[in-house]
Amino acid sequence: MKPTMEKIVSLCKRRGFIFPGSELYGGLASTWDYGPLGVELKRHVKAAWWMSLVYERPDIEGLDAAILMHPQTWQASGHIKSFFDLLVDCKNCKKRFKLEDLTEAGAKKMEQVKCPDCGGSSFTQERAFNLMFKTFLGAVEDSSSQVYLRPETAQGIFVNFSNVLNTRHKKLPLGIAQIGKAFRNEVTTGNFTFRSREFEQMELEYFVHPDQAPKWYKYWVKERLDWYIRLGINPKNLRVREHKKDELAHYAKACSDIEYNFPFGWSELEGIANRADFDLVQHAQSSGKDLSYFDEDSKTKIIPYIIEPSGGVDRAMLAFLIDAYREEEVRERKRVVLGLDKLLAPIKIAVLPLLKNRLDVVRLAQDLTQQLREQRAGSLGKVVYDDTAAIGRLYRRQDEVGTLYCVTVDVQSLEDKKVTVRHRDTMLQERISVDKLREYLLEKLK
RNA sequence: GCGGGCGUAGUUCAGCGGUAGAACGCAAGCUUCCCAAGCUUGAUAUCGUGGGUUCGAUCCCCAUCGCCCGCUCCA
Repeated sequence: MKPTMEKIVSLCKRRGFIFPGSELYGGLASTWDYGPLGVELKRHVKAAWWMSLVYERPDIEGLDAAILMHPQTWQASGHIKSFFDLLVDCKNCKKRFKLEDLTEAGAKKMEQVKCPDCGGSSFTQERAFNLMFKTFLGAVEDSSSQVYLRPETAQGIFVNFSNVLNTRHKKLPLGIAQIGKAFRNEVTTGNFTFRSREFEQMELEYFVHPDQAPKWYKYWVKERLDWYIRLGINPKNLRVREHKKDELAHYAKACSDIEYNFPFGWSELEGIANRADFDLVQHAQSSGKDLSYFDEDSKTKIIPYIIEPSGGVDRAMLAFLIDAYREEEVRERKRVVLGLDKLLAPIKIAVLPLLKNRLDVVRLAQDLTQQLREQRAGSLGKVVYDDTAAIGRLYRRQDEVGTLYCVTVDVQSLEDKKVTVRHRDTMLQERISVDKLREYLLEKLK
């Protein structure tokens, strides 16, 4: 059963996953701050992505390009054109239209245009909508140094294609992966972190021989879908939706969205696009540099095609959160559990004393916590300690944030140097020797 | 940006033209060897912000900011 967004938002605030941005000053529209647990979860999402692409494969390299790019980039990419629109609203039915769509469709002059939706003829004054954030390079606000915050991370990869090809891989197919922030002045934001103006993307640009583009396109759609499933999303809540011709972005030849069944409906997590040679051709023309690749098999120069799986980090994290949320009945009481995958859980280990009024037990638990923290190799992540409530409540708290293992120290532990390890999902317990605890946990978390 | 709804403790909400309460949560203590146990005590809200009306505003009016739902756009 799916939780409501309200429950998720509330849990995020209450437990330190996500806070409203600039809350102290009344908030700043659709900005969100990731709290102590949120930042762990988000880092784990990114790490899982990076691991599955950059570390586990021979054909993909990583990159971290600058957010600020040469203004010509956006001219070449088509963003200056496609991210800038003059929009008008129909005063009758309140629908919004691009000015160019209305004037193309009918009369030359605005006075003669009828609303395609309701037939009304009264429109608001046109307004300029620029989806790209402008800023200035250098302290002097002069238009000659105006730059944009990147609206997508992809362009940083395209302009570095030759650099990576020359310094690392020399053969196609070559993938370049990047995780980073992007900024868009969206007309409408909302649904919690689902759509905001500052967001983080995980983008892979996969450069292939043009003949093989359709094959790789299909491959990546399936591969990316599997990734979400491997990390615990219920396949029933995932679907692939192929874009129709008329909804394709200006750069795409084909595009499929991986959608998740959010509480607010099916919405996009990630798009896999066949960008063809659009980007490299554009940048080659714009820069005057040769961005072709010499294909040894055919002994000819080709412009590689690009298959682009582009995912939203914030969206993926939100989907993982929602999909992991469940409420259970345990002894006629409610138990909230975040059943996050072990790769994703923000906290993997919590150490708890069974009794907080036994100083010797408390001390042993604290010492054990610190020991685990200092044994860095094969990281257990952030190990937390809590002794501020009765054991039942401590377990519930950890369940609610998805902590995988609770290590409980009791009076017996003082004697036999063994502790109880309790698993989040099964609630089953095992007695483990303190000496073997770290190995035991690392084995479990593998 | 437009239309509609809404902003009251950490959370979810109640309330009233005479400056606020509940539940859960949180904190301290006692108790309890293992799943939100019990008892005691306690803290926390300039009622989103700024103006106006009024003898007096959390409540009425205006503006603004923010959230949610549509239009639109997309990772």
